[in-house]
Amino acid sequence: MTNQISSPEDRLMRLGSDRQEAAVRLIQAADVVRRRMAAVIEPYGVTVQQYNVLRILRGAGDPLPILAIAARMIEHTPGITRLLDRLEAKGLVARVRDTKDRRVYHCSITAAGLALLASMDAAVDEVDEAAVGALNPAEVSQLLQILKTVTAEQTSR
Amino acid sequence: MTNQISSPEDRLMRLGSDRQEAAVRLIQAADVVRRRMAAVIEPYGVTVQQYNVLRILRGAGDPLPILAIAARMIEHTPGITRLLDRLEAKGLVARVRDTKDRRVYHCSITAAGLALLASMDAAVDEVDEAAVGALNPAEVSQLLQILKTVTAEQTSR
DNA sequence: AAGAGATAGTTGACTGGTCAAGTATTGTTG
DNA sequence: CAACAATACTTGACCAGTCAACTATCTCTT
Repeated sequence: MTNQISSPEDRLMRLGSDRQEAAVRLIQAADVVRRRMAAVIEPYGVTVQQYNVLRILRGAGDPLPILAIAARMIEHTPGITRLLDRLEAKGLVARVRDTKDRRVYHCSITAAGLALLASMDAAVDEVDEAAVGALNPAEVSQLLQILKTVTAEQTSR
Repeated sequence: MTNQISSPEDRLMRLGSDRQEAAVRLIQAADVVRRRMAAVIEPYGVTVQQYNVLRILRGAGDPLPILAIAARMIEHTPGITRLLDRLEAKGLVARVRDTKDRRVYHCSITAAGLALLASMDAAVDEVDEAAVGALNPAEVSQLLQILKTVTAEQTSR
């Protein structure tokens, strides 16, 4: 092993203030969590984003316009189109044109999609918990409050 | 188990425990921060990931083997190759084959790369700070500590 | 009713992340 | 020294995020 990586998790470049370090580490930590989720979700044949769309559709109960789905995701519109293309190809969602406003397509989760989600629920809930499992309840609520502040600032600024 | 979506700004799908919510919000907050950084960095003609590589190379001082760069990123190897391809095409980095071990390529930042970074430094430092700017110093240090815990758990588990 | 503008969604082109499989080179062992 | 394993990357194929430009449809004004 000829690599000169000394401290395991400190492979960060130079860091300025604590705030700068916090910003970088926030992104790193999120990537770690994301990967853990992917490891659980992808064996079921859907990606994390595809899974999120299915969850949104199940949660909504009713079919949703395409852009309403995009609005519930962090993502921008063009990505949703192709995401739904793939989900539709797998038979997990269906798109139907609105009869009144023919610009609108309503998207709904199919029975196959619901069945898939049902089969995943336990494993996914577990990994969500485990993702921040090293934190005690007080830390979890601190984290939640801090993240809300960060996200709120972004939209207001 | 309550699936209540009560707070106004949260249009998240059903959330189970606080831990599950924290995991989801962590990823959301990181995406918000990432986008803010992209908005500052990309006008300079490089992506956030490309910028990170340049920072790593500048920080290292010496040329680094390709895989040493990958190890400092959150990313896996195959991505690095193409990332460096693009940076090399822009003349911001250079790859040189090691004379002793001909499997190894050393990658270094060029003068143009250093100049680009220098022109970006102030703006980037500023956005890093602003990314979590809504937090007071106590919250920043709480966040840092919590994120370290989260990340540490991931690697150990 | 005709045209201007807004809205819903798609398409194209590029960057990036990921896996699996490939090539080139070196080190090791029988 | 020949075969085999390990190392350092590269390549191919797929999914996703993002921007700008496009089509189709609707609404509003005149």
